[in-house]
Amino acid sequence: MNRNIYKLKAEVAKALAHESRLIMLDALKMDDQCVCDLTALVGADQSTVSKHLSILKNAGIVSDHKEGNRVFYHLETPCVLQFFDCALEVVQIRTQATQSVL
Amino acid sequence: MNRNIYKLKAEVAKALAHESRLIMLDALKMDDQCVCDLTALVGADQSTVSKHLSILKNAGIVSDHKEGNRVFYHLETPCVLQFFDCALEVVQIRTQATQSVL
DNA sequence: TGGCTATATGCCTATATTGCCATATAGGAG
DNA sequence: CTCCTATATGGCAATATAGGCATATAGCCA
Repeated sequence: MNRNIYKLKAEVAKALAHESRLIMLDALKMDDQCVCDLTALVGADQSTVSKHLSILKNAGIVSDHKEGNRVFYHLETPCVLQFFDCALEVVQIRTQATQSVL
Repeated sequence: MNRNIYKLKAEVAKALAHESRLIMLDALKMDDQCVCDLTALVGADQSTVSKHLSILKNAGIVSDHKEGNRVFYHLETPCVLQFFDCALEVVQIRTQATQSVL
């Protein structure tokens, strides 16, 4: 059992563990987006969004490239989108379990 | 865009965002495991492992049942295992990117 | 009942994450 | 060069997470 690989995978999960970052990844599913558009999308401070994006970039999930004075982010590993479906499944099962208790 | 669903999904990601919890989920892939075995596996304090398990349980990823004086945990949503593969892919791409810089 | 094992929880401290503000940096337009 | 827009970073305060110790709870066995 290689502990280090678990730690690295946990870092990827950590990068996904924020509402704003998931919103941005969902938007990047279709097309590359500039920071300005993503900022408007999540509705937080521009500096906050920039930090979220650097977290995704450091995790290896997105990459960036400049176009003029704007920076566009690109979804580098679309497989993370599979997680969205699984997370939905988890949430739905949890909801059912909660309701059965009531 | 439903913000709440992103928040719920982020909670699932957060539950996955720890080395010890990933190790335990990997072990639960094959069979249900008692807290005692999982404690030995991750090598942390029993109370720490118990807390990690309650995080996975609250997220809806695992369930538990008693057998005698032991509590066994069960992987309720095996789809989270797909995340392992994707995380590995992300890590590998990140490693390649790092190496190309050197 | 008493003692042993297994598990969960409260408490505390250390560390990490988040978010905004202020500011630095860079590119484009005039 | 100057101004404006776009983005990144440093700093700070608030909050969340993690981990161990002590302890409570529960089941089993004698």
